[in-house]
Amino acid sequence: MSSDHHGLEALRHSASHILAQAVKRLYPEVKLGIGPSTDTGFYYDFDREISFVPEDLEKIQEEMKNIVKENLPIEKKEVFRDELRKLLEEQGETYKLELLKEIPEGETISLYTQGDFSDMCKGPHVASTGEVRFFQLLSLAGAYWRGKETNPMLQRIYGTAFFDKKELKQYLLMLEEAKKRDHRKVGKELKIFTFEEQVGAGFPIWLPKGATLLGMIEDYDKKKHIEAGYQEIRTPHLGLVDLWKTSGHYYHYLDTMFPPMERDNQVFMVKPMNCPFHLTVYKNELRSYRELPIRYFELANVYRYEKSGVLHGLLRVRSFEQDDAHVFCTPDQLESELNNIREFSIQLFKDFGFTDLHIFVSIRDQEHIDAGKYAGDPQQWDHIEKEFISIVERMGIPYQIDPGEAKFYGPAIDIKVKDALGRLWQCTTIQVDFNLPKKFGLTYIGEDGAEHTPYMLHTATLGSMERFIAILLEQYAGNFPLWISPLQVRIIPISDDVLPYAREICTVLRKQNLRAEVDENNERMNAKIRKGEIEKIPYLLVVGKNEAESQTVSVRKRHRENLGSMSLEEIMNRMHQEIDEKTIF
RNA sequence: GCCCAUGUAGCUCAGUAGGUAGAGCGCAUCCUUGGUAAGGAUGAGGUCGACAGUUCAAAUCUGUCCGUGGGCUCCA
Repeated sequence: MSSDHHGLEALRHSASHILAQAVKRLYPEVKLGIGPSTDTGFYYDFDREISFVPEDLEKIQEEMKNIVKENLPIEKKEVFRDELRKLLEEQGETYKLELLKEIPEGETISLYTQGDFSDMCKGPHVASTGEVRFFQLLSLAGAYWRGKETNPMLQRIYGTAFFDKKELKQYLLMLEEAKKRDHRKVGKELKIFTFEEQVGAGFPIWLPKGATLLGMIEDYDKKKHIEAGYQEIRTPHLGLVDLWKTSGHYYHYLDTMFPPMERDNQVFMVKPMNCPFHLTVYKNELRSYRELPIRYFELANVYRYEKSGVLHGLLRVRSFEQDDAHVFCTPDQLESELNNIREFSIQLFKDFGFTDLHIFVSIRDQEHIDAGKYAGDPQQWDHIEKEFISIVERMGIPYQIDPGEAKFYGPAIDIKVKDALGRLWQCTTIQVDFNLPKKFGLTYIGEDGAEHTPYMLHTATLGSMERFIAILLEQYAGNFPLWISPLQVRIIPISDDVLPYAREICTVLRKQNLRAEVDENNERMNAKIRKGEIEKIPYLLVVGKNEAESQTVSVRKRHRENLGSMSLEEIMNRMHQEIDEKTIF
């Protein structure tokens, strides 16, 4: 038994066949879709009049266990097309027949059989059902047949399987842990953000704690951009519709833009992105090659009409803030600018505690070319893509190609960060654009005295603030590093007589730019400490008569760490150091 | 947008043979002034997501819409 990736794939693929077999045994009327393995497990799609319910999943899982116990050999057989067609017709497997039709003539067709069940399949599989010992069905969902919106909706059953019990258990534990630190849950508990039905789906509201957190991130992000040579600009939330027609967004993304507004014969739209505005800023003056690269930066709210079904906490919203930047440069500067941005991103994420970054290069693919997704001259595309990839090659870092993921105006580098649970989140995007500058008539005067069109780079480093905060919440489960904690320290007076002392300390801390407050509730100290821990406040300063007399504080660090008593100055120094060093704890 | 599930006090949730609602936390008031994860008592909060329909009677049944969740499709 091998536990390499390929082996795991076969194991999971076999698990999906066992799932289908179990479903067929229990519900013979069900028609089969497809059932592949995935990165994290497997699924199988079924067509059945009645919807599966969670209790069905238990029954199916039990039947799967039986099939495993029966230890049926999984046998591969090459079959003739006509023979298989006849069989599938008899069984009424219309979806399988559709697949069969698409297999080119002359290609061998294989059938995998295990006991009373056969499935047309390329494989590979494990040798017998008995090998699939550690599996778990996980969830039920709808899925379009062959992933096409216009096709019927099938019922998908998800599961996972591993070679060893420990790995399965670990995976299930990870899922549980992910649920526990779900940003929607933690964000509510810590009063970071909320959504209100009255306001509308997909419009996040930052509560005071969240606004503080957001503010810290914004300030830092802005400071770093300015250090890196960006100039901050500010642009309106609305613009004339022609702006979007010129950019082409109107034609590519009308469905995801909020509808136009008309007044006095003029049509306005709410911005779904900032690029056109930044292009106009560039155009505001005549540019020389000596000025380039020009780097504009804006913390800007944008609005996109995302379909109702895709909204998901802070990860997918209809109103969000981007740390959006655009770099205008000469073709010669492309490589160094790409490198700058990449390094900038790595640095910024490191400060927030993310060190494992993965690079993805998005280029065109035939399917999307045929669908007319990409704007501009195909030859220029070929040229840019080639250059783009060679630049990434020269960066000397591992990367993956994402075919079909290029933007309509050019190829892109996307940087994904890996979080504490090993999950990848897309954050930074760097997009090369050789289309919009032309469309907007951007030029610079070159060394030769002639007009040239600059390249444009679109980049968002943290991406969307909403999304980034969601990722931070999940990464730290709300236990933020001190420097971004909305509330950094709470003072806990033991009795009312020390309230004046507690307030005095609070004033000092606040004057030192520390986010502090006093818990003045009529509660026992124990209850206040419990509350402070639940709220995940980094530092609790307990003060009673002893502290008031000796002008000290008793310091308790988040997670039960009693650091004993120290002077106010001592704890402030300690906190300032942690803030400066962005310590993670 | 599509399939399925779901929506009861600020929060987490009970409440099935339809008969106008409960708990814990939180909140308020009072008592208590306490050394590192919950001191006690009393009390105020809900037209049971919205709107229609069935019924003598709807939180409970039906429909539509809205929100939320798991996915699919999508993500400039």
